[in-house]
Amino acid sequence: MEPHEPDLTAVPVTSVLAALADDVRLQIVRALADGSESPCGSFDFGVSKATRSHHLKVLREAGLTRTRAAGTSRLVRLRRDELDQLYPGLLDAVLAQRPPA
Amino acid sequence: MEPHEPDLTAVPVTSVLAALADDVRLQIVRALADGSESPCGSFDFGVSKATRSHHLKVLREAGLTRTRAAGTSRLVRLRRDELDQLYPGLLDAVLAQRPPA
DNA sequence: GGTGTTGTTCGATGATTGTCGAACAAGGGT
DNA sequence: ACCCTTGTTCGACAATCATCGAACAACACC
Repeated sequence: MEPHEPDLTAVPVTSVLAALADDVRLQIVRALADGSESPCGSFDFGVSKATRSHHLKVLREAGLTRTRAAGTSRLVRLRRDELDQLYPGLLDAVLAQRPPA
Repeated sequence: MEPHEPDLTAVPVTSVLAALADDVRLQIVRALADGSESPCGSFDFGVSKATRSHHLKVLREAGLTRTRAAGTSRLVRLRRDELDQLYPGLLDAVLAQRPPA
């Protein structure tokens, strides 16, 4: 099954923003902000794996992440280059705000 | 009635993003991007005035706009300085993307 | 082949949200 | 005082969404 990763320019801005406007998804994006490639299972933020899978799908279909299969795992990474090119400053601005200590 | 304009630092990032993640609200923000101060009624984007009032409330409570009374009108303006300081690049990134011609 | 691990998909459910018309409130003008 | 303009608030309604457990699929390993 093709992972359905859209061309970022074809995704409406509102969809990108909506994808980022969720606490769980924002934590996932933060975890990927260093450019690392992580398996889905590594994003354990207190939700079930069904919910996690749902959030990863939202991020992927909003053009924020790419996913590739690796054995039984799927490795997720942030499409930072494309995002920074199309929306310069957006990711930095969003990621800069750390959760209150 | 106090217009309930929160301290921007007290608003969660997700709320700011959620406020921007709507087409009507994004059009309002675009209309205010030049720093102008406009009455609520000037934002005629094909929704009823009840809906428009609702969207303006969402923007205000997300810390994106300020409102002041002026006669029977209410003038709305973007809190651009504060936004640019707390989320540098965010507004620019979002506003740069013009709807595809 | 069987078992375990890793994710996805499928309803279902409760909460949130965008939308509207109608009613209401506050001002300005005549 | 009356009316008109401008906005807000109040239900109500439909749609979307975040969440879950259970079932399913793909792969690795013994």
